[in-house]
Amino acid sequence: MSKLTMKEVALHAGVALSSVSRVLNGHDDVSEKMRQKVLNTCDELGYEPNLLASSLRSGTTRTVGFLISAISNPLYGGIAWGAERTLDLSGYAMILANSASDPQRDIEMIRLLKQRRVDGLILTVADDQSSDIYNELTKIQVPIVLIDREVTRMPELSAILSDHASGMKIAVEHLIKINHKKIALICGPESLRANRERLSGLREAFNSTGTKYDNSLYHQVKYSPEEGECITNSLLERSEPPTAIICGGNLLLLGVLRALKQKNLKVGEDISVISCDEVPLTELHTPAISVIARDTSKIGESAASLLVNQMNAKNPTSRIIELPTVFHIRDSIKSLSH
Amino acid sequence: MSKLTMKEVALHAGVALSSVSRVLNGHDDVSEKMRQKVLNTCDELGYEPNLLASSLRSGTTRTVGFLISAISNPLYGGIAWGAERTLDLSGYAMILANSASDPQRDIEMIRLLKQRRVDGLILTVADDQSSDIYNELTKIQVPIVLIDREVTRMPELSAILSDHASGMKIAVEHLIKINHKKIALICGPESLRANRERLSGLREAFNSTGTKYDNSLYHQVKYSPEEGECITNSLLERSEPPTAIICGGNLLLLGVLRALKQKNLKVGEDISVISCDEVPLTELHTPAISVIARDTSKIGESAASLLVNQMNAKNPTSRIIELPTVFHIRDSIKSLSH
DNA sequence: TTGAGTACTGGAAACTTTCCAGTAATTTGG
DNA sequence: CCAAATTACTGGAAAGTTTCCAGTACTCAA
Repeated sequence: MSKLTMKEVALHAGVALSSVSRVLNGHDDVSEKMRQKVLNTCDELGYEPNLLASSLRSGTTRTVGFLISAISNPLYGGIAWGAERTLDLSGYAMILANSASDPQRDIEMIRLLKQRRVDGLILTVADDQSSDIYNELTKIQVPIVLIDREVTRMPELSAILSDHASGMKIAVEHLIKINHKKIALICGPESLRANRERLSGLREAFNSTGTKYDNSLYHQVKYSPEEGECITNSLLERSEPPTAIICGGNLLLLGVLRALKQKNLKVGEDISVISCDEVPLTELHTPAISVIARDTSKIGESAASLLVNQMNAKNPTSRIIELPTVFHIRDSIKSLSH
Repeated sequence: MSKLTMKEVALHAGVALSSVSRVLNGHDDVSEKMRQKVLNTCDELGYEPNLLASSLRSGTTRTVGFLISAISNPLYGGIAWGAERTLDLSGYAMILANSASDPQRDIEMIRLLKQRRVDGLILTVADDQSSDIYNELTKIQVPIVLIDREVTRMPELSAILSDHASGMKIAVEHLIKINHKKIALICGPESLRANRERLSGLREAFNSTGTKYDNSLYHQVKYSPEEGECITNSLLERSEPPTAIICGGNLLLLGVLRALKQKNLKVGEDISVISCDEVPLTELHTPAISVIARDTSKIGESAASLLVNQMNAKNPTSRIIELPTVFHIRDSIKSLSH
């Protein structure tokens, strides 16, 4: 470990600490002679600055907090990847915190990140309607970018959103066009924007085609394979089971597929299935699952670069960016005869 | 932002800074009176310690660097999850760095984490045979735990390993027992321990059953769906194509399945498939893919708790822990008639 | 020659931990 | 009972870097 400090460098070079600091930080009121002298001495001694001391004085850590609700979900993995890459290019490191979909842990983690003096936050909170989260966020002094969340009481927060509604509308319109009427929608909790948007996209599709949606086919459950399986079973036991199931997330999809497999229902023949978000499973399932997809690493990149902009700006202005979703039609959908 | 410092607290309480520090850090040579006085003043003023200043003085950041080769891979997501959870319980935060499977980036990232004064490192380097990595690691002063890697020139490094060889041996023995002879093995680069172990497991199985392995059926390629697809195609074009394919990783599996699907070969009927590492796809594929599995979050947990132990120990002694792999037989395997 | 202005440099404060030194109180030995 | 020694606690200072402020030396004009 180098016990070599700026003081030593200053001593060797015969100048003041402050001058060494100015040279190393590229301040402009430094004479060329001084610059050379200091740089040479640094090279000679092999000086490496102490980032901690630097952070303490400057108040910036060049670190960003990334709070995610489930890192093991490949969806978030892709987002984290995009964000990490972009942050790294701007010289920021990423502290990863995981709330495990627990709003209480969200708050704890935000506090922890604040304590660690991050320069900015990228958040995918577990519940964007919680007033506790709101209270916590108003206390934060650094730029924040939400991913696919909108804290309704803080509409001024920056965010990267996905246009779930459009993708859902197109998907449902397609189903309606090929004569599906009983379309089940299994979503995660409405305390998350994505699910509110998906429901409204579905409603829009029904409205635009002039048909009425049977609300008993819409269910919101917790994000988990088990809940997905359970609700699918109950849907299939109805006297008039749905002809198509749309599920709002890759964890739910696992449950839906398990339930269908167990009941020996063939996807794309006995029942149509659409899922949200591309994962390896969707494409390679037999038959391939239709999805309402989005570019996860792009989401991460956008969030990171928006945040970097705000951290560098004197007077950061918030922005909300909406990225598209795309509907991929695959063999999991079957046309119904009239 | 609190401009409230320990100095203020000391002033208000009428004691010295050092006494405040001692109370807050729970040192034992503090009188009960002093303790109460300081704690009351802290409560009263709402003092929150500056973690940066604390880190600067104490030299510990209560931060761990986690270097991973592909965060978007669900395998590593699970490991990261387990590690993050365990570290959090011990009061450590995790800085995530991603090398994107690039050995050069590995080195840069290790340097970056060192600069940020992490108290320990969990590493899944892209190439555990690289001498550059070796050079970098010998310079590190903090405890290191490798995940599924062994830097052969530093056998004293701690590591959490998976017993790939045993799982592979059992899987191959099973295939041989049901009369498979032409068993292809598609692995990632031999510069990673996992792949070396898998190959040796396969060899062991052939040796133990007294049969000879046709080495032309073993291929090492880069971890990617494309490479998996390409090599599968070339295997299928042989005059005597393999009756079973074992693939060493979930990315390769995507390519293998794509190639088979394209050639209209039915998994579990026309050809048997075994993969390494459980992902949603393996279980829900039709037919379900047999896997040599391991508990990813357990791996992360073990790595984290081993590292925490070493960071807390006065004289850390390195340990190597090997965790088991389990072979799950599913419908992707077909018995051959003699 | 003086004054103003410019261009640069030096010094000190900031925040917390830890070591060392110091002080008061208590115990021990004579 | 007094001196000495030990104990139990408290205060002060240094550590590493950035930034503000003050200072110095130089240039140029009046």
